[in-house]
Amino acid sequence: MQWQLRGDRPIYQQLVEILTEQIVSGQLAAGEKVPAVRELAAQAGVNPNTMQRALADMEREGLMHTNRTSGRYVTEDKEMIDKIREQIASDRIAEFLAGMSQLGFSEQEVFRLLEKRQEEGNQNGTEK
Amino acid sequence: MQWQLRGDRPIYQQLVEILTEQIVSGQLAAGEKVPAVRELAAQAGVNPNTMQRALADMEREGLMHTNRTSGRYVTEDKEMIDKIREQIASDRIAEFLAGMSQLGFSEQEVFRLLEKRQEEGNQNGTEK
DNA sequence: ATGATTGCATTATTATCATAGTACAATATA
DNA sequence: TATATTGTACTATGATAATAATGCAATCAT
Repeated sequence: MQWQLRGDRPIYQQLVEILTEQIVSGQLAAGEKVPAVRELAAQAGVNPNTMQRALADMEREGLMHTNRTSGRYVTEDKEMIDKIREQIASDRIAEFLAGMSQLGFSEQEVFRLLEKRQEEGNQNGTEK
Repeated sequence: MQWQLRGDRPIYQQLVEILTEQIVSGQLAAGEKVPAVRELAAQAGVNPNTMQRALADMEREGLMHTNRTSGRYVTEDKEMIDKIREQIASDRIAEFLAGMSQLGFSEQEVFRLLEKRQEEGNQNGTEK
């Protein structure tokens, strides 16, 4: 897992974001067992309390549930997972375009920039 | 001016972002006088200290300079302003695509989503 | 039954952020 | 000259975040 954390936003929020992406992209499959809090915290290099807070947030969202001492599991509601995926994507697109608009780029200009990216062979750090 | 602030990120950072967008999009023109710290703080509904910090950050970037007690002015280096604009745009595009990739959308899929947006008449809250 | 693992709660400490309030030096402006 | 405005510095306070360090109840495996 990546666990690439920044210092400009609350860590627990970033953890929620990363874990949600893992679930929504299927890298953490529906119904799958989630590693223990302490384990995840160690992987991410954060305090267990911080990871615990992130996981608690995700349970409130319905993305996970916990069977007391047997551990924590990703929800099995694939429909919900996909709905959240679409929602996040939609939000990000809107936010991205709004931000570009603030910079003075029209939607058409943004579209053309991406079009250009398409034509050229674009290597960013986005493999697989 | 907009001054739409969120609670999930340091306010002074958001102020830098908003003011930079203002300059870069020409709404705060090169060489133009910037309102006083207290004035800007009142407009944005934040503490003068917070606004002061944001403005100090922007001077460090070279986007503004201050003539002691006569006030603060936007840089006149239009070339620099445009370079920063392009840089921010480039960063945002890369960040956006990387984020969408994490959600499981390929660049082509993202491109098609935007294409779809282009075809349909799209009203978001993004007017000029 | 015993020990290990699980989620979870608790307390304390440190750092950052935002605010409030005050003050001062330099300089336009009247 | 007197006044107001400018940027800037300073101290203090409260809230939030992140960490550290324990501890406990429930349950699973042995």
